[in-house]
Amino acid sequence: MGQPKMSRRERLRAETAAEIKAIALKHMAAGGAAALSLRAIARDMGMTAGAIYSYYETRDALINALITDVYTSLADTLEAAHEQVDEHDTAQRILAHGNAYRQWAISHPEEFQLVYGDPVPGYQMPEGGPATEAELRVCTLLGQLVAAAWPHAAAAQAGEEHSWEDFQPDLTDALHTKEPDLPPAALALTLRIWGRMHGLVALEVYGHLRTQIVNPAKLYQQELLDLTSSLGLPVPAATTVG
Amino acid sequence: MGQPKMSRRERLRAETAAEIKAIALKHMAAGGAAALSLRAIARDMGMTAGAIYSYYETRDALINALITDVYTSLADTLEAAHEQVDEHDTAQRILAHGNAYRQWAISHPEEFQLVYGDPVPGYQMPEGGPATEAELRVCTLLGQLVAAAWPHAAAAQAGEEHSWEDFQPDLTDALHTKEPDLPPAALALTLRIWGRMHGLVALEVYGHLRTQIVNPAKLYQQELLDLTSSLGLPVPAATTVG
DNA sequence: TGTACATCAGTGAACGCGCGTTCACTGATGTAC
DNA sequence: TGTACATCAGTGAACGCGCGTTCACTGATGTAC
Repeated sequence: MGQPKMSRRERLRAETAAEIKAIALKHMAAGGAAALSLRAIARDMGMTAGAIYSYYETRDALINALITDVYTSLADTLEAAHEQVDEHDTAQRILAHGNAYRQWAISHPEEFQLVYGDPVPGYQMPEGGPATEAELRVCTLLGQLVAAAWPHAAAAQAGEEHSWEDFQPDLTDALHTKEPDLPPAALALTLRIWGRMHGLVALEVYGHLRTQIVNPAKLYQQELLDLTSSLGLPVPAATTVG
Repeated sequence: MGQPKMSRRERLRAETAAEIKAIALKHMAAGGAAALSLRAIARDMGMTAGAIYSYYETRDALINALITDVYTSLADTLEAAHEQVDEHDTAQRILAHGNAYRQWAISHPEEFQLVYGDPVPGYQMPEGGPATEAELRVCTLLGQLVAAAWPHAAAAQAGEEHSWEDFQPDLTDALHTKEPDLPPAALALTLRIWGRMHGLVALEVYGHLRTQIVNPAKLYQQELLDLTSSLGLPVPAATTVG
Protein backbone atom coordinates (compact mmCIF):
# COMPACT_ATOMS: atom_id res chain seq x y z
CA MET A 1 0.00 0.00 0.00
CA GLY A 2 0.98 3.62 -0.40
CA GLN A 3 3.57 5.07 -2.74
CA PRO A 4 6.96 3.36 -2.59
CA LYS A 5 8.82 6.68 -2.65
CA MET A 6 8.85 7.68 0.98
CA SER A 7 11.65 9.25 2.86
CA ARG A 8 12.62 7.79 6.19
CA ARG A 9 10.85 10.66 7.88
CA GLU A 10 7.67 10.12 5.93
CA ARG A 11 7.72 6.45 6.71
CA LEU A 12 8.10 7.02 10.44
CA ARG A 13 5.36 9.59 10.29
CA ALA A 14 2.98 7.20 8.60
CA GLU A 15 3.86 4.49 11.07
CA THR A 16 3.16 6.72 14.04
CA ALA A 17 -0.13 7.88 12.54
CA ALA A 18 -1.11 4.23 12.11
CA GLU A 19 -0.02 3.37 15.63
CA ILE A 20 -2.21 6.14 17.00
CA LYS A 21 -5.18 4.63 15.24
CA ALA A 22 -4.29 1.13 16.40
CA ILE A 23 -4.08 2.23 20.01
CA ALA A 24 -7.29 4.18 19.67
CA LEU A 25 -9.02 1.01 18.50
CA LYS A 26 -7.55 -0.89 21.43
CA HIS A 27 -8.90 1.70 23.83
CA MET A 28 -12.31 1.50 22.23
CA ALA A 29 -12.27 -2.23 22.75
CA ALA A 30 -11.73 -1.62 26.44
CA GLY A 31 -14.01 1.31 27.16
CA GLY A 32 -16.29 1.94 24.22
CA ALA A 33 -16.14 4.68 21.67
CA ALA A 34 -16.85 7.34 24.25
CA ALA A 35 -13.63 6.40 26.04
CA LEU A 36 -11.53 7.65 23.15
CA SER A 37 -9.15 10.19 24.66
CA LEU A 38 -6.19 11.79 22.98
CA ARG A 39 -4.40 12.03 26.31
CA ALA A 40 -4.90 8.35 27.04
CA ILE A 41 -3.66 7.39 23.59
CA ALA A 42 -0.60 9.59 23.96
CA ARG A 43 0.07 8.12 27.41
CA ASP A 44 -0.05 4.63 25.93
CA MET A 45 2.42 5.60 23.25
CA GLY A 46 4.83 7.26 25.64
CA MET A 47 4.14 10.62 24.05
CA THR A 48 2.78 13.94 25.16
CA ALA A 49 -0.86 14.67 24.40
CA GLY A 50 0.12 17.66 22.31
CA ALA A 51 2.18 15.49 20.01
CA ILE A 52 -0.92 13.91 18.56
CA TYR A 53 -1.73 17.23 16.97
CA SER A 54 1.02 16.89 14.43
CA TYR A 55 -0.76 13.76 13.14
CA TYR A 56 -4.43 14.66 13.49
CA GLU A 57 -5.73 18.19 13.53
CA THR A 58 -8.27 17.44 16.22
CA ARG A 59 -9.94 14.60 18.05
CA ASP A 60 -12.72 14.59 15.48
CA ALA A 61 -10.22 14.15 12.67
CA LEU A 62 -8.84 11.06 14.38
CA ILE A 63 -12.31 9.63 14.82
CA ASN A 64 -13.00 10.32 11.19
CA ALA A 65 -9.91 8.41 10.17
CA LEU A 66 -10.93 5.54 12.42
CA ILE A 67 -14.42 5.32 11.00
CA THR A 68 -13.11 5.35 7.48
CA ASP A 69 -10.64 2.58 8.29
CA VAL A 70 -13.27 0.48 9.96
CA TYR A 71 -15.74 0.79 7.12
CA THR A 72 -13.07 -0.10 4.63
CA SER A 73 -12.03 -3.10 6.67
CA LEU A 74 -15.61 -4.31 6.75
CA ALA A 75 -16.10 -3.84 3.04
CA ASP A 76 -12.80 -5.62 2.32
CA THR A 77 -13.81 -8.51 4.55
CA LEU A 78 -17.13 -8.93 2.81
CA GLU A 79 -15.55 -8.68 -0.60
CA ALA A 80 -13.03 -11.35 0.33
CA ALA A 81 -15.84 -13.57 1.57
CA HIS A 82 -17.62 -13.25 -1.77
CA GLU A 83 -14.54 -14.24 -3.66
CA GLN A 84 -14.09 -17.44 -1.75
CA VAL A 85 -17.31 -18.80 -3.20
CA ASP A 86 -18.12 -19.84 -6.73
CA GLU A 87 -19.49 -16.79 -8.48
CA HIS A 88 -22.57 -18.59 -9.72
CA ASP A 89 -23.58 -20.17 -6.42
CA THR A 90 -25.65 -17.27 -5.22
CA ALA A 91 -27.13 -19.02 -2.21
CA GLN A 92 -23.68 -19.86 -0.90
CA ARG A 93 -22.52 -16.35 -1.58
CA ILE A 94 -25.35 -14.93 0.45
CA LEU A 95 -24.51 -17.27 3.29
CA ALA A 96 -20.87 -16.29 3.00
CA HIS A 97 -21.76 -12.61 3.03
CA GLY A 98 -24.02 -12.98 6.04
CA ASN A 99 -21.58 -15.08 7.99
CA ALA A 100 -18.71 -12.75 7.21
CA TYR A 101 -20.81 -9.83 8.41
CA ARG A 102 -21.55 -11.54 11.71
CA GLN A 103 -18.04 -12.87 12.13
CA TRP A 104 -16.55 -9.48 11.56
CA ALA A 105 -18.99 -7.88 13.98
CA ILE A 106 -18.45 -10.26 16.86
CA SER A 107 -14.70 -10.33 16.46
CA HIS A 108 -14.49 -6.53 16.24
CA PRO A 109 -17.37 -5.43 18.44
CA GLU A 110 -15.92 -1.98 19.12
CA GLU A 111 -15.51 -1.31 15.44
CA PHE A 112 -19.02 -2.50 14.79
CA GLN A 113 -20.27 -0.16 17.49
CA LEU A 114 -18.26 2.73 16.12
CA VAL A 115 -19.94 2.37 12.76
CA TYR A 116 -23.38 0.98 13.53
CA GLY A 117 -23.87 2.08 17.12
CA ASP A 118 -24.27 5.28 19.06
CA PRO A 119 -22.65 8.30 17.52
CA VAL A 120 -19.49 9.28 19.36
CA PRO A 121 -20.44 12.08 21.77
CA GLY A 122 -19.47 15.47 20.49
CA TYR A 123 -18.47 14.10 17.13
CA GLN A 124 -20.27 15.10 13.97
CA MET A 125 -19.67 12.96 10.94
CA PRO A 126 -18.97 15.01 7.82
CA GLU A 127 -21.39 14.40 4.98
CA GLY A 128 -20.35 12.61 1.87
CA GLY A 129 -16.96 11.70 3.28
CA PRO A 130 -15.12 8.50 2.62
CA ALA A 131 -17.16 6.79 5.32
CA THR A 132 -20.31 7.32 3.29
CA GLU A 133 -18.53 5.92 0.30
CA ALA A 134 -17.58 2.75 2.15
CA GLU A 135 -21.14 2.30 3.34
CA LEU A 136 -22.22 2.43 -0.28
CA ARG A 137 -19.65 -0.22 -1.06
CA VAL A 138 -21.20 -2.57 1.49
CA CYS A 139 -24.68 -1.99 0.11
CA THR A 140 -23.50 -2.48 -3.43
CA LEU A 141 -21.93 -5.80 -2.58
CA LEU A 142 -25.20 -7.05 -1.21
CA GLY A 143 -27.01 -5.55 -4.16
CA GLN A 144 -24.95 -7.62 -6.56
CA LEU A 145 -26.00 -10.76 -4.74
CA VAL A 146 -29.61 -9.73 -5.00
CA ALA A 147 -29.06 -9.08 -8.69
CA ALA A 148 -27.80 -12.61 -9.11
CA ALA A 149 -30.77 -13.96 -7.17
CA TRP A 150 -33.27 -11.72 -8.89
CA PRO A 151 -34.44 -14.22 -11.51
CA HIS A 152 -35.57 -16.47 -8.68
CA ALA A 153 -36.61 -13.77 -6.23
CA ALA A 154 -38.50 -11.38 -8.46
CA ALA A 155 -41.77 -13.26 -8.36
CA ALA A 156 -42.15 -12.98 -4.61
CA GLN A 157 -41.63 -9.21 -4.76
CA ALA A 158 -44.22 -8.68 -7.45
CA GLY A 159 -46.81 -7.11 -5.18
CA GLU A 160 -44.64 -4.17 -4.25
CA GLU A 161 -44.40 -0.98 -6.21
CA HIS A 162 -41.13 0.86 -6.26
CA SER A 163 -39.69 3.74 -8.12
CA TRP A 164 -36.14 4.95 -8.45
CA GLU A 165 -37.23 8.08 -6.66
CA ASP A 166 -37.66 6.07 -3.49
CA PHE A 167 -33.88 5.83 -3.21
CA GLN A 168 -30.99 8.18 -2.85
CA PRO A 169 -29.22 8.89 -6.14
CA ASP A 170 -25.82 7.79 -4.83
CA LEU A 171 -27.07 4.32 -4.15
CA THR A 172 -28.96 3.89 -7.38
CA ASP A 173 -26.01 5.18 -9.36
CA ALA A 174 -23.56 2.87 -7.65
CA LEU A 175 -25.68 -0.18 -8.22
CA HIS A 176 -26.88 0.83 -11.64
CA THR A 177 -23.42 0.98 -13.13
CA LYS A 178 -22.78 -2.57 -11.97
CA GLU A 179 -26.21 -4.02 -12.63
CA PRO A 180 -27.97 -1.89 -15.24
CA ASP A 181 -30.99 -4.13 -15.59
CA LEU A 182 -32.01 -4.24 -11.94
CA PRO A 183 -35.45 -2.84 -11.08
CA PRO A 184 -35.99 -0.63 -8.02
CA ALA A 185 -37.79 -3.43 -6.23
CA ALA A 186 -34.49 -5.29 -6.11
CA LEU A 187 -32.93 -2.36 -4.32
CA ALA A 188 -35.66 -2.44 -1.71
CA LEU A 189 -35.07 -6.13 -1.27
CA THR A 190 -31.36 -5.47 -0.84
CA LEU A 191 -31.96 -3.09 2.02
CA ARG A 192 -34.40 -5.48 3.64
CA ILE A 193 -31.87 -8.28 3.48
CA TRP A 194 -29.29 -6.00 4.97
CA GLY A 195 -31.68 -5.30 7.80
CA ARG A 196 -32.37 -8.96 8.27
CA MET A 197 -28.70 -9.76 8.62
CA HIS A 198 -28.10 -6.76 10.80
CA GLY A 199 -30.80 -7.53 13.35
CA LEU A 200 -29.50 -10.70 14.94
CA VAL A 201 -25.93 -9.50 14.65
CA ALA A 202 -26.69 -6.23 16.46
CA LEU A 203 -28.61 -8.02 19.18
CA GLU A 204 -25.75 -10.44 19.65
CA VAL A 205 -23.00 -7.83 19.67
CA TYR A 206 -24.88 -5.84 22.28
CA GLY A 207 -25.37 -8.88 24.46
CA HIS A 208 -29.11 -9.30 24.08
CA LEU A 209 -28.97 -12.73 22.52
CA ARG A 210 -26.44 -14.35 24.82
CA THR A 211 -28.78 -13.82 27.72
CA GLN A 212 -31.45 -15.82 25.93
CA ILE A 213 -29.84 -18.47 23.82
CA VAL A 214 -26.73 -20.59 24.12
CA ASN A 215 -25.72 -20.70 20.50
CA PRO A 216 -26.45 -17.54 18.54
CA ALA A 217 -24.39 -18.77 15.59
CA LYS A 218 -26.80 -21.60 14.99
CA LEU A 219 -29.79 -19.30 15.20
CA TYR A 220 -28.18 -16.94 12.72
CA GLN A 221 -27.40 -19.76 10.36
CA GLN A 222 -31.05 -20.79 10.36
CA GLU A 223 -32.04 -17.24 9.62
CA LEU A 224 -29.69 -17.09 6.67
CA LEU A 225 -30.97 -20.38 5.31
CA ASP A 226 -34.53 -19.19 5.67
CA LEU A 227 -33.49 -16.03 3.87
CA THR A 228 -31.96 -17.81 0.90
CA SER A 229 -34.89 -20.14 0.57
CA SER A 230 -37.35 -17.26 0.75
CA LEU A 231 -35.46 -15.80 -2.20
CA GLY A 232 -36.34 -18.91 -4.12
CA LEU A 233 -32.76 -20.09 -4.19
CA PRO A 234 -31.90 -23.77 -3.94
CA VAL A 235 -31.06 -24.82 -0.39
CA PRO A 236 -27.28 -25.02 -0.05
CA ALA A 237 -25.94 -28.49 0.57
CA ALA A 238 -23.30 -28.06 3.23
CA THR A 239 -22.67 -24.93 5.26
CA THR A 240 -20.01 -23.95 7.70
CA VAL A 241 -20.83 -22.08 10.86
CA GLY A 242 -18.04 -19.80 12.03
CA MET B 1 -49.70 4.65 40.65
CA GLY B 2 -47.94 3.92 43.92
CA GLN B 3 -49.53 3.72 47.32
CA PRO B 4 -52.13 6.39 48.01
CA LYS B 5 -50.86 7.01 51.55
CA MET B 6 -48.12 9.51 50.96
CA SER B 7 -47.27 12.48 53.05
CA ARG B 8 -46.78 15.77 51.34
CA ARG B 9 -43.05 15.35 51.80
CA GLU B 10 -43.03 11.91 50.26
CA ARG B 11 -45.05 13.14 47.34
CA LEU B 12 -42.70 15.99 46.63
CA ARG B 13 -39.78 13.63 46.96
CA ALA B 14 -41.24 11.23 44.42
CA GLU B 15 -42.01 14.07 42.06
CA THR B 16 -38.48 15.39 42.21
CA ALA B 17 -37.06 11.92 41.69
CA ALA B 18 -39.26 11.59 38.61
CA GLU B 19 -38.29 15.02 37.35
CA ILE B 20 -34.63 14.07 37.60
CA LYS B 21 -35.28 11.08 35.38
CA ALA B 22 -37.32 13.14 32.95
CA ILE B 23 -34.58 15.71 32.56
CA ALA B 24 -31.98 12.99 32.24
CA LEU B 25 -33.97 11.57 29.33
CA LYS B 26 -34.19 15.01 27.75
CA HIS B 27 -30.44 15.39 28.00
CA MET B 28 -29.92 12.00 26.43
CA ALA B 29 -32.09 13.08 23.54
CA ALA B 30 -29.77 16.00 22.98
CA GLY B 31 -26.36 14.50 23.53
CA GLY B 32 -26.62 10.75 23.71
CA ALA B 33 -26.36 8.48 26.68
CA ALA B 34 -22.75 9.42 27.27
CA ALA B 35 -23.82 13.01 27.84
CA LEU B 36 -25.65 12.10 31.03
CA SER B 37 -24.21 14.32 33.73
CA LEU B 38 -25.51 14.81 37.22
CA ARG B 39 -24.25 18.36 37.26
CA ALA B 40 -26.03 19.21 34.02
CA ILE B 41 -29.26 17.70 35.28
CA ALA B 42 -29.00 19.61 38.53
CA ARG B 43 -28.28 22.79 36.63
CA ASP B 44 -31.40 22.27 34.54
CA MET B 45 -33.48 21.79 37.66
CA GLY B 46 -32.09 24.83 39.41
CA MET B 47 -30.46 22.64 42.02
CA THR B 48 -27.00 21.97 43.23
CA ALA B 49 -25.26 18.87 41.93
CA GLY B 50 -24.93 17.48 45.43
CA ALA B 51 -28.70 17.56 45.91
CA ILE B 52 -29.15 14.71 43.44
CA TYR B 53 -27.50 12.44 45.95
CA SER B 54 -30.49 12.49 48.22
CA TYR B 55 -32.47 10.91 45.39
CA TYR B 56 -29.99 8.57 43.75
CA GLU B 57 -27.02 7.11 45.55
CA THR B 58 -24.75 7.51 42.54
CA ARG B 59 -24.80 8.21 38.84
CA ASP B 60 -25.02 4.50 38.13
CA ALA B 61 -28.11 4.20 40.28
CA LEU B 62 -29.80 6.90 38.23
CA ILE B 63 -28.88 5.17 34.99
CA ASN B 64 -30.23 1.95 36.37
CA ALA B 65 -33.52 3.60 37.16
CA LEU B 66 -33.63 5.07 33.68
CA ILE B 67 -32.98 1.77 31.96
CA THR B 68 -35.65 0.08 34.00
CA ASP B 69 -38.14 2.80 33.16
CA VAL B 70 -37.33 2.65 29.49
CA TYR B 71 -37.66 -1.10 29.27
CA THR B 72 -40.95 -0.96 31.08
CA SER B 73 -42.21 1.75 28.77
CA LEU B 74 -41.31 -0.35 25.75
CA ALA B 75 -42.98 -3.45 27.12
CA ASP B 76 -46.09 -1.44 28.02
CA THR B 77 -46.22 0.03 24.55
CA LEU B 78 -45.99 -3.36 22.90
CA GLU B 79 -48.59 -4.82 25.21
CA ALA B 80 -50.96 -1.98 24.43
CA ALA B 81 -50.39 -2.53 20.72
CA HIS B 82 -51.33 -6.19 21.09
CA GLU B 83 -54.52 -5.35 22.86
CA GLN B 84 -55.71 -3.07 20.11
CA VAL B 85 -55.99 -6.00 17.73
CA ASP B 86 -58.38 -8.91 17.77
CA GLU B 87 -56.76 -11.66 19.79
CA HIS B 88 -57.25 -14.25 17.08
CA ASP B 89 -55.93 -12.25 14.19
CA THR B 90 -52.33 -13.28 14.65
CA ALA B 91 -51.03 -11.77 11.44
CA GLN B 92 -52.40 -8.37 12.39
CA ARG B 93 -51.02 -8.74 15.88
CA ILE B 94 -47.55 -9.40 14.51
CA LEU B 95 -47.83 -6.35 12.30
CA ALA B 96 -49.03 -4.33 15.27
CA HIS B 97 -46.16 -5.58 17.40
CA GLY B 98 -43.59 -4.84 14.75
CA ASN B 99 -44.96 -1.42 13.96
CA ALA B 100 -45.19 -0.51 17.63
CA TYR B 101 -41.59 -1.56 18.07
CA ARG B 102 -40.44 0.66 15.23
CA GLN B 103 -42.68 3.52 16.18
CA TRP B 104 -41.46 3.49 19.75
CA ALA B 105 -37.85 3.33 18.61
CA ILE B 106 -37.99 6.20 16.18
CA SER B 107 -40.00 8.41 18.48
CA HIS B 108 -37.72 7.69 21.45
CA PRO B 109 -34.38 7.18 19.76
CA GLU B 110 -32.35 7.99 22.88
CA GLU B 111 -34.26 5.47 24.92
CA PHE B 112 -33.81 2.89 22.21
CA GLN B 113 -30.10 3.59 22.23
CA LEU B 114 -29.92 3.40 25.99
CA VAL B 115 -31.35 -0.07 25.93
CA TYR B 116 -30.23 -1.54 22.63
CA GLY B 117 -27.17 0.53 21.86
CA ASP B 118 -23.72 1.10 23.26
CA PRO B 119 -23.35 0.50 26.95
CA VAL B 120 -23.10 3.75 28.88
CA PRO B 121 -19.39 4.37 29.49
CA GLY B 122 -18.35 3.48 32.98
CA TYR B 123 -21.68 1.94 33.79
CA GLN B 124 -22.04 -1.73 34.55
CA MET B 125 -25.55 -3.16 34.43
CA PRO B 126 -26.35 -5.33 37.43
CA GLU B 127 -27.31 -8.90 36.57
CA GLY B 128 -30.82 -10.13 36.99
CA GLY B 129 -32.13 -6.67 37.80
CA PRO B 130 -35.52 -5.35 36.79
CA ALA B 131 -34.11 -4.45 33.39
CA THR B 132 -33.49 -8.11 32.65
CA GLU B 133 -36.99 -8.83 33.74
CA ALA B 134 -38.44 -6.29 31.34
CA GLU B 135 -36.38 -7.70 28.49
CA LEU B 136 -37.94 -11.06 29.23
CA ARG B 137 -41.35 -9.44 29.10
CA VAL B 138 -40.67 -8.18 25.57
CA CYS B 139 -39.49 -11.60 24.42
CA THR B 140 -42.45 -13.30 26.02
CA LEU B 141 -44.88 -11.03 24.23
CA LEU B 142 -43.40 -11.96 20.91
CA GLY B 143 -43.31 -15.59 21.98
CA GLN B 144 -47.03 -15.59 22.53
CA LEU B 145 -47.56 -14.36 19.00
CA VAL B 146 -45.38 -17.15 17.69
CA ALA B 147 -47.36 -19.58 19.79
CA ALA B 148 -50.53 -18.40 18.12
CA ALA B 149 -48.92 -18.70 14.71
CA TRP B 150 -47.26 -22.03 15.46
CA PRO B 151 -49.93 -24.25 13.88
CA HIS B 152 -49.23 -22.50 10.58
CA ALA B 153 -45.53 -21.93 11.05
CA ALA B 154 -44.38 -25.25 12.46
CA ALA B 155 -44.08 -26.99 9.13
CA ALA B 156 -41.50 -24.57 7.79
CA GLN B 157 -39.33 -25.02 10.88
CA ALA B 158 -39.38 -28.81 10.70
CA GLY B 159 -35.82 -29.20 9.49
CA GLU B 160 -34.30 -27.62 12.57
CA GLU B 161 -33.44 -29.46 15.72
CA HIS B 162 -33.77 -27.65 19.02
CA SER B 163 -33.62 -28.58 22.63
CA TRP B 164 -34.67 -26.68 25.71
CA GLU B 165 -31.03 -26.69 26.72
CA ASP B 166 -30.29 -24.31 23.87
CA PHE B 167 -32.01 -21.56 25.83
CA GLN B 168 -31.59 -19.83 29.14
CA PRO B 169 -33.90 -21.17 31.85
CA ASP B 170 -35.43 -17.75 32.60
CA LEU B 171 -36.74 -17.43 29.09
CA THR B 172 -38.05 -20.96 28.80
CA ASP B 173 -39.74 -20.68 32.20
CA ALA B 174 -41.38 -17.39 31.36
CA LEU B 175 -42.77 -18.63 28.10
CA HIS B 176 -43.57 -22.11 29.31
CA THR B 177 -45.93 -20.95 32.00
CA LYS B 178 -47.89 -19.01 29.39
CA GLU B 179 -47.66 -21.50 26.55
CA PRO B 180 -46.96 -24.96 27.96
CA ASP B 181 -47.26 -26.79 24.67
CA LEU B 182 -44.72 -24.79 22.72
CA PRO B 183 -41.72 -26.71 21.38
CA PRO B 184 -38.20 -25.25 21.59
CA ALA B 185 -38.16 -24.63 17.86
CA ALA B 186 -40.83 -22.00 18.42
CA LEU B 187 -38.55 -20.21 20.84
CA ALA B 188 -35.80 -20.13 18.25
CA LEU B 189 -38.26 -18.73 15.77
CA THR B 190 -39.29 -16.08 18.28
CA LEU B 191 -35.74 -14.84 18.66
CA ARG B 192 -35.24 -14.85 14.91
CA ILE B 193 -38.35 -12.76 14.42
CA TRP B 194 -37.16 -10.38 17.08
CA GLY B 195 -33.92 -10.06 15.18
CA ARG B 196 -35.75 -9.49 11.95
CA MET B 197 -37.76 -6.65 13.40
CA HIS B 198 -34.76 -5.24 15.17
CA GLY B 199 -32.54 -5.03 12.12
CA LEU B 200 -34.28 -2.43 10.01
CA VAL B 201 -35.31 -0.50 13.11
CA ALA B 202 -31.75 -0.29 14.40
CA LEU B 203 -30.42 0.74 11.01
CA GLU B 204 -33.08 3.43 10.76
CA VAL B 205 -32.61 4.78 14.28
CA TYR B 206 -28.89 5.07 13.70
CA GLY B 207 -29.39 6.88 10.43
CA HIS B 208 -28.14 4.21 8.05
CA LEU B 209 -31.40 3.82 6.18
CA ARG B 210 -32.28 7.45 5.69
CA THR B 211 -29.14 7.91 3.66
CA GLN B 212 -30.30 5.20 1.26
CA ILE B 213 -34.03 5.24 1.05
CA VAL B 214 -36.69 7.91 1.24
CA ASN B 215 -39.39 5.98 3.04
CA PRO B 216 -38.11 3.49 5.59
CA ALA B 217 -41.61 2.93 6.95
CA LYS B 218 -42.73 1.42 3.67
CA LEU B 219 -39.71 -0.83 3.52
CA TYR B 220 -40.34 -2.01 7.05
CA GLN B 221 -43.96 -2.68 6.30
CA GLN B 222 -42.97 -4.90 3.39
CA GLU B 223 -40.58 -6.77 5.64
CA LEU B 224 -43.32 -7.37 8.19
CA LEU B 225 -45.70 -8.60 5.52
CA ASP B 226 -43.05 -10.91 4.16
CA LEU B 227 -42.51 -12.11 7.69
CA THR B 228 -46.15 -12.92 8.36
CA SER B 229 -46.53 -14.67 5.05
CA SER B 230 -43.38 -16.70 5.63
CA LEU B 231 -45.02 -17.87 8.85
CA GLY B 232 -47.82 -19.27 6.74
CA LEU B 233 -50.30 -16.71 8.00
CA PRO B 234 -52.99 -15.28 5.75
CA VAL B 235 -51.97 -11.95 4.24
CA PRO B 236 -53.63 -9.16 6.22
CA ALA B 237 -56.18 -7.19 4.28
CA ALA B 238 -55.50 -3.59 5.19
CA THR B 239 -52.57 -2.27 7.14
CA THR B 240 -51.70 1.09 8.57
CA VAL B 241 -48.24 2.48 8.37
CA GLY B 242 -47.32 4.79 11.22
C1' DT C 1 34.02 13.73 4.94
C1' DG C 2 32.83 17.90 7.40
C1' DT C 3 30.40 21.98 8.43
C1' DA C 4 26.14 25.20 8.49
C1' DC C 5 21.63 25.42 8.19
C1' DA C 6 16.64 23.92 7.84
C1' DT C 7 13.19 20.90 9.14
C1' DC C 8 10.05 19.24 12.25
C1' DA C 9 8.64 15.45 15.82
C1' DG C 10 8.03 15.70 20.30
C1' DT C 11 8.24 18.30 25.06
C1' DG C 12 6.23 20.28 29.06
C1' DA C 13 3.73 23.61 31.01
C1' DA C 14 -0.31 26.02 30.96
C1' DC C 15 -5.34 27.41 29.76
C1' DG C 16 -10.12 26.66 31.14
C1' DC C 17 -13.39 23.27 31.37
C1' DG C 18 -16.90 19.88 33.38
C1' DC C 19 -17.12 15.94 35.86
C1' DG C 20 -18.69 12.73 40.32
C1' DT C 21 -18.65 12.87 44.96
C1' DT C 22 -18.29 14.52 49.96
C1' DC C 23 -19.56 17.33 53.78
C1' DA C 24 -20.59 20.67 57.23
C1' DC C 25 -24.22 23.85 57.02
C1' DT C 26 -28.89 26.36 56.73
C1' DG C 27 -33.48 26.98 56.73
C1' DA C 28 -37.92 25.59 55.59
C1' DT C 29 -41.37 21.98 56.53
C1' DG C 30 -43.53 18.86 59.53
C1' DT C 31 -44.63 16.85 64.38
C1' DA C 32 -45.72 16.61 69.41
C1' DC C 33 -47.36 18.63 73.22
C1' DT D 1 -53.45 28.24 68.47
C1' DG D 2 -48.73 28.52 69.99
C1' DT D 3 -44.29 26.89 71.17
C1' DA D 4 -40.11 23.57 71.05
C1' DC D 5 -38.02 20.27 68.68
C1' DA D 6 -36.91 16.91 64.84
C1' DT D 7 -36.54 16.04 60.17
C1' DC D 8 -34.39 16.52 55.99
C1' DA D 9 -34.16 18.81 51.15
C1' DG D 10 -31.09 21.61 49.34
C1' DT D 11 -26.67 24.76 49.61
C1' DG D 12 -22.09 25.99 48.46
C1' DA D 13 -17.58 25.17 48.71
C1' DA D 14 -14.14 22.03 48.16
C1' DC D 15 -11.57 17.56 46.63
C1' DG D 16 -9.03 15.51 42.79
C1' DC D 17 -9.62 14.11 38.35
C1' DG D 18 -9.09 13.81 33.11
C1' DC D 19 -10.14 16.16 29.22
C1' DG D 20 -8.96 18.93 24.37
C1' DT D 21 -6.18 22.29 22.82
C1' DT D 22 -2.31 25.87 22.42
C1' DC D 23 2.36 27.34 22.33
C1' DA D 24 7.10 28.58 22.88
C1' DC D 25 10.81 25.47 23.11
C1' DT D 26 14.48 21.74 22.30
C1' DG D 27 17.07 18.62 20.10
C1' DA D 28 17.56 15.04 16.91
C1' DT D 29 17.30 14.05 11.97
C1' DG D 30 17.93 15.33 7.34
C1' DT D 31 19.90 18.49 3.44
C1' DA D 32 23.12 21.47 0.79
C1' DC D 33 27.44 22.87 -0.13
